[in-house]
Amino acid sequence: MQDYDPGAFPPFAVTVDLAVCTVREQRLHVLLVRRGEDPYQGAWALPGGFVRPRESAECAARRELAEETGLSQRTVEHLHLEQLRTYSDPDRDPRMRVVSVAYTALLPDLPEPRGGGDAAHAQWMPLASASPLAFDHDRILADAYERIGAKLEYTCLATSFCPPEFTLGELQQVYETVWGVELDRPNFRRKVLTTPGFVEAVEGAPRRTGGRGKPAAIYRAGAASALHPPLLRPEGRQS
Amino acid sequence: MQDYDPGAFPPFAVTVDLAVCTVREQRLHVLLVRRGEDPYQGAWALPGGFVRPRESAECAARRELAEETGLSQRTVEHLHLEQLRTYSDPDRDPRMRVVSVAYTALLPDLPEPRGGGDAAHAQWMPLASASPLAFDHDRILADAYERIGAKLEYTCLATSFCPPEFTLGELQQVYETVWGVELDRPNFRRKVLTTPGFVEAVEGAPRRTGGRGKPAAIYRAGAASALHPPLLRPEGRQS
DNA sequence: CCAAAAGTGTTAAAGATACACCCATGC
DNA sequence: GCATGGGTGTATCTTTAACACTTTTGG
Repeated sequence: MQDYDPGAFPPFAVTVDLAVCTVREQRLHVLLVRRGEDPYQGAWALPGGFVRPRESAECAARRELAEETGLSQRTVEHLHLEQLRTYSDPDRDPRMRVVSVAYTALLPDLPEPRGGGDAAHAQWMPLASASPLAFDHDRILADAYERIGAKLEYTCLATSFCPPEFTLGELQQVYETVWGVELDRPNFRRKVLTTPGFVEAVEGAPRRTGGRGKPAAIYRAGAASALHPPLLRPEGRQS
Repeated sequence: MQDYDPGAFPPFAVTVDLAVCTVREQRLHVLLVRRGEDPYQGAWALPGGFVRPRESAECAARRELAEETGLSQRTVEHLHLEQLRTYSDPDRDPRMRVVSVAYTALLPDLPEPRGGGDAAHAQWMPLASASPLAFDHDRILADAYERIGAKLEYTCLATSFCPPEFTLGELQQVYETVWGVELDRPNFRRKVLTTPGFVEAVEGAPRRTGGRGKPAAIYRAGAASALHPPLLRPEGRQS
């Protein structure tokens, strides 16, 4: 910051990229858009775009998400966005120097995005079928996946993947899907219920989950954001 | 990324800021530089500077660190730098739009930085006496402190605060200083020694720590980077 | 001898794991 | 009835936490 001269620095473009994930049909999905222009025309990419002169990166992320994917204004406004990291390799965009701030968001399984404009090209894609993506988006997505898996261990983030009211079975499926392991139901249940503030019971009629089986009690996300002690995955690996 | 027009976007400046921390005299210290120019002339700030056209943010961080603080080339090259987050509030710099990528680094207690150029103004400052800093650096530093505390729980990062060879007492002091708590020595010892790859014993003569007491065995950082299971702080709080 | 810091051992509580088993529903 | 998923109980093992005690140094 010592040597300051506005004219001396070539223009950097600053963009945001979003790894928006959900759990559908027992698999982790990510929201992608198809690129309409070069470079990478026709390729799938993470939604994102340029940060405007008077907005923060997080504001830009919400705006782009609404514009490009047709998610409702309400959804986008209340969404929990987490900054993942910033990608600044000089050659990550062939056109010019672009520094991109990546964000991660977790959503419950929503209806297929529809809507006008850019949104026409947005859709959910299973993570396994997502690559190759445009630019360095494979890398960003891989980082997002790793971060999400790690965060499930020591935060209440898993409830972000669930609708406002959910069953413990649904919550457990989030863990199993993201981690790719099976968990013991009784133990999972105990763990979740004894962690203060993780979930809170919703009074009223229990709900049928699938067609079969006993109706399950329903819960809401609790007030806590961190899990103490953490819920570690069976075979512990970590960043 | 859809609507691309290089001329349509005003120039963003991209900078890096570094929260370089060490443990000295039982307190966490941060490396600061005194600003020589407006804005915030005379105020203390985190070291940092502009990213050049053909370098990544991480390269810029290492370069600026060497330039501004007089740390040796070797130190800077081998340093573990971790990206903290990116700060992009439109008004964070009064001069123009500056987006800054912040990094955190952990060092063993080194001699006071000295050296030519900008480095003349660099010095270690206890975290408690650091504020107020220039720009939004108080915020960055607070985020760095929180991140470091959290990372000690589930990574081997604490060894970065220690010299290449260290005693378990020194390692324990890192935890106690950063977390601001006292830990039970026998339990700490067991935990560290039973975590594979956290530390490895160095054969040879034990070392006197202070003047008094039994000489302590010496250890080196091990190959592991993550701690499983984690070493949780007594009163669990987390981001 | 005493103080100080390293290192060992022991015990009790808390948490994780692996099950067996019962309950309520659709078919 | 039976398959399916929800929910409860329990025995066992591992990890943590608290603390008593021994060892080796300097003064």
